[in-house]
Amino acid sequence: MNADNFEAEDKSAAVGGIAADRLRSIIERVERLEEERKALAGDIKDIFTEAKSAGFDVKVIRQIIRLRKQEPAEVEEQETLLDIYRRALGM
Amino acid sequence: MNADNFEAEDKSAAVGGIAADRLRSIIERVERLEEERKALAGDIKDIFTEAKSAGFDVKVIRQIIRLRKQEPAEVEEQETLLDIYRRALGM
Amino acid sequence: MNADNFEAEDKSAAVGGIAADRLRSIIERVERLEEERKALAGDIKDIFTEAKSAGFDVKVIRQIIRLRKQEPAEVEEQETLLDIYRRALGM
Amino acid sequence: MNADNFEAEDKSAAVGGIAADRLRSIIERVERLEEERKALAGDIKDIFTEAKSAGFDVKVIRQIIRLRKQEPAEVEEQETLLDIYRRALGM
DNA sequence: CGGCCGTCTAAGGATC
DNA sequence: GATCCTTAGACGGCCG
Repeated sequence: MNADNFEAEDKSAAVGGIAADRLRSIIERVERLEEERKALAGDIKDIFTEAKSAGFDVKVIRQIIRLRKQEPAEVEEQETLLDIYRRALGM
Repeated sequence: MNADNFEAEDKSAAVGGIAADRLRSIIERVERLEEERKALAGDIKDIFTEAKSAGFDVKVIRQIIRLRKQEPAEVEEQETLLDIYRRALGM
Repeated sequence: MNADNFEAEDKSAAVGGIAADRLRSIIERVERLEEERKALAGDIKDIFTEAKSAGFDVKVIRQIIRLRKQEPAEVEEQETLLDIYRRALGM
Repeated sequence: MNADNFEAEDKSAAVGGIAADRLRSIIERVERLEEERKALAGDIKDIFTEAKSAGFDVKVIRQIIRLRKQEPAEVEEQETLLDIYRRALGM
């Protein structure tokens, strides 16, 4: 950990003066946004927990959301290919 | 499986009723949150684009962020390990 | 690494006499089996690479294998539930 | 997409021909390897059962094995990091 | 039987 | 631009 910090600071220092601040700013903004992303993931998880409590099948709900996100043509294509392979296997 | 069937029938019976609204609400809330997540991902990407324009090495920045994220986790893990070893020794 | 090995040996020694050897044996046998598992995973990956080269859609092949692994009743049930939710949403 | 369509048609044309055999072969080989993998997982489980019977703490053993596995990876990562920093510094 | 853990899949990024 | 690899998310099995 000490060694890592040393390397990081060494590096920042090497970029020189103002650029080091710029780098720090970039890193902190990204970290902040990632935290927000993580928080949203938690919210989504909560909703699924609620859904499960209400008796819904979470896996199927995920499937619905996935379908709504896809182009109908995409769905069709995958299903067609699946059929073709199934026929080839005599299933 | 008995419980599942019960829930499933419960649900189909409610189509057009309150449960359908509940299902719709769940799905739409999740989709909304996923959009926000996606937007945040876009913001992060923008910052990296900016960083690159400023002459920084994006890959290096990513690695630094990754490090800063895992350092606390490693400290945590070491403590856990210590506990584990002590318990293994019957202390 | 040195410190870790020290801890591990410390631990083994502390379990006392024969038990330490027993512990070492257990660990080594598990590690050996995990290596074999990993090797098999590599073999599977190779087959998929071959499949891709032959023009097959790997994702669909995975889907086929998944289906063959499931009980037909299971597949049916999932699809039924999907239909029910779709109707509830007017899709 | 053009390539995909081409491949898909290629495949459907071959149903009942050589490609179908090829597909079947691929699937069966993968399934066979997955069975072997599953068998090894069973063997590992047996060893842990034995360990538990001998009075060992299975969770601790798992943690030790995990540690032994990730140590080399961490060394590797440190070297990678060093390279990255050196490149970032133009060395 | 609900949460936890490990594995497996799929998407995004890096590399050539 | 295609492939490879890493990473995050989803899934199933295991344990408590």
